[in-house]
Amino acid sequence: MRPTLDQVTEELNKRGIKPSHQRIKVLQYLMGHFVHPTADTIYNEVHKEVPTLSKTTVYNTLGHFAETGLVRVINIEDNETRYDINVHDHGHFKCLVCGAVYDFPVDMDGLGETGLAGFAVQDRNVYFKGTCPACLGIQN
Amino acid sequence: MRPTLDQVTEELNKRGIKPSHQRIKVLQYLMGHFVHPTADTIYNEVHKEVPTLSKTTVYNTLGHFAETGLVRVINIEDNETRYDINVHDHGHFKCLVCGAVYDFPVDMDGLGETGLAGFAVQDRNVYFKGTCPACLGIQN
DNA sequence: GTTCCTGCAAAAGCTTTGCAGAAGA
DNA sequence: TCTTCTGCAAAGCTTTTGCAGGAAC
Repeated sequence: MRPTLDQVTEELNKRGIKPSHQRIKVLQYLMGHFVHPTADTIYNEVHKEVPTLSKTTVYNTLGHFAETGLVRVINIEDNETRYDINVHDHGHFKCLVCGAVYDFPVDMDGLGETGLAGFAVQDRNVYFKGTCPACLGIQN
Repeated sequence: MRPTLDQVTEELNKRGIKPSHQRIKVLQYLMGHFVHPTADTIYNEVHKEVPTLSKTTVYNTLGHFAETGLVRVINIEDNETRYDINVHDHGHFKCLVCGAVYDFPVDMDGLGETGLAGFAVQDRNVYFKGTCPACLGIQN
């Protein structure tokens, strides 16, 4: 599951980001955990492995990753920014009961073509909310 | 443009929200300004008419409105929560240059049907970002 | 009189900024 | 050496909470 050091380092070099120890560990975490973590979650998890890690560095790192297209920023709720290593077109579903965020396929092509003539679209996000199957099962 | 007092009061009563002076003014502002304002903008604008208005009341009021489906909450960016009086299905486009948020038509039906079997969807949002025609024109 | 509403002040939570020391080329 | 990176501390913002006074019915 966890990507090799070489894979991660290469990915960073490809983007022109110097592969520091902290950056490698953060990217390694993201590439191994498709749970759309918040900055806080990333900090807590990577901090276990890199005790000197600071939140400032996590924010700096995530900022670099987002700028270079390595991660996608998810603002599905107002009180939390999440980060997704999967940058391919897809939608996000947040369960309002358990808080988990799921991916689902979305055909972004043609979405909003009508009504956006003359606009230069750079970023497309589809966010759904509701209750996931697991939480629906518990309620019944 | 601005709705009448009766219209606004009736809308509140319909939702079971007591039509206090502050609530009426906030709703009146929303119904007359389709600019997807932030809580801060709403506070500043309505404060001109109601000098005693507090931000706490604005947040309380918007919370009630959102709960009863009178407004839609927009989280297109992490650092700002916006409110939309238009609760019909439509997408939002944010211009990263001037910051304006535009509406555009989106066919939500069928969007994500595949891959969300077993999920109970309550809320659907489509957020696009990029540059609006006006800002594209300035650049050229 | 009882309930709900308002608004000040303070607190909370997340993110950014300033800056000095450390690491790396 | 020179540049870049890291991390502590502090500040900045938006939003929430506690609570006392006030309005409404």
